[in-house]
Amino acid sequence: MKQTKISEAVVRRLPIYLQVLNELHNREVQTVSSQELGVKLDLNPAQIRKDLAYFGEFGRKGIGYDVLYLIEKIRQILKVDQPINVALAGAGNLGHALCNYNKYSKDNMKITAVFDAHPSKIGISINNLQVLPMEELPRVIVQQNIRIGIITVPAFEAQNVANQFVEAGIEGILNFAPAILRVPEHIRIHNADFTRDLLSLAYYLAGEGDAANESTVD
Amino acid sequence: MKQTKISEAVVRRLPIYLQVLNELHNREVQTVSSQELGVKLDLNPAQIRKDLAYFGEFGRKGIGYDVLYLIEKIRQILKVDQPINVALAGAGNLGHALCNYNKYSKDNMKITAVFDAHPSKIGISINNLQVLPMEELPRVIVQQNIRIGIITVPAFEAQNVANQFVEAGIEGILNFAPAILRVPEHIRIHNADFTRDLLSLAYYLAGEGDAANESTVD
DNA sequence: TAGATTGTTAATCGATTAACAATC
DNA sequence: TAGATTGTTAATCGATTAACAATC
Repeated sequence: MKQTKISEAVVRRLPIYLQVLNELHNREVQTVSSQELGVKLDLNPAQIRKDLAYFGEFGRKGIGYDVLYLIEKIRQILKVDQPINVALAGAGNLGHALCNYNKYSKDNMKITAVFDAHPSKIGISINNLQVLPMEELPRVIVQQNIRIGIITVPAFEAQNVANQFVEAGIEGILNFAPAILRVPEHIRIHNADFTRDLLSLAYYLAGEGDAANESTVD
Repeated sequence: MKQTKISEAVVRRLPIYLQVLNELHNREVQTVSSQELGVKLDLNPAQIRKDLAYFGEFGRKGIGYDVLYLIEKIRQILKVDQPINVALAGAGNLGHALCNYNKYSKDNMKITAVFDAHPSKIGISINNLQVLPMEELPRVIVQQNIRIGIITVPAFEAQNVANQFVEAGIEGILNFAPAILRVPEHIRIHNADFTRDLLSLAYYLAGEGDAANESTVD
């Protein structure tokens, strides 16, 4: 038994592997080497092999990895080989957008409930899902065995919604609001606040004094 | 002159610091210590001090950091103290959502042009911005001195749009499409594909065999 | 067999943290 | 002055990469 704690960096690469593998599968590629994956992803092949090796022996020496088999295995590792119900709070444009991904999603994660606090939103239908009032949240989370919550409400309401998710027994939160949320230790929280990506992107713009030497230190 | 190459990890923390500092400033807090920031962000205070020290001496021994001054400094480092024009390709729900952030944005990054390939989208108005056809992209990028492009088109069109952005002279891309994009080395690309966050979140769910020991190795 | 490629160990590299002199 | 907190060096920890025996 390999009880080694898997690092976050490794886990965050798994979905990327899955993405390339799916592309390869769509192009009916049967087999792929860590070398080839490395080229596609700009990653060191040794790193890819090591990442996968944390979870088992999925390749064949001299041959490479069977694409479909590896897809299956990574889906198992990520636990998306089983249905995972997801709730979404905040039926704005962003909420709408995320619900649409449902249609194209090839894995078993599905948004199965949408909540909003605003009376104007309640009852409208997004992708066959009726928007429910926040009061229904605790009941529906339990009833549908929802384990992940997505937050797409404005920043000032985000902490409040997070609390309600936690209270209702959710295990993980994907937060799109530009706010720093406090949750109990056992709750996993991933931030998807795009303003962060955008700001860090700006850093790398060439300036009069570009990123490398824009320091004010002399 | 500190020519040390700043690591990506450091740069990605800067927007987070900025976020807390803005919150503190809104609450009229004048001064903050690395200790306090560390508690708020679950980061080691030494790390925060070291991150900031890469760029200069912004604090005062025995006192801490002046909130407003540090905000200014980080904005300078990230180059968001000057206006940065951003283009967005893909006027779907996600594109709409991102345009709305414009209104609340406190920094100088602004989406100033929106493009879409679909005739049904062209000409409609989002937040006072008329959606333009893709053909206009090269001209408008140059004319408005746009340096960053956001991609919110479907995955299968994403590479094509990226190529057009690069061709038009853009320096950085924020990609929301669940696709792996190839761009020249000098172009910076940040992926904001939320399906990745969601999949890696699933890994941490407690299973029958939870994340720590779900390995198939024996 | 010869060539390719895995899984894994060891070496390297880089990032985080502890510790503390300087100083407000 | 005494207490607090920075900026920075040194120590630690962890992640990436190189190298190679095993083997298809």
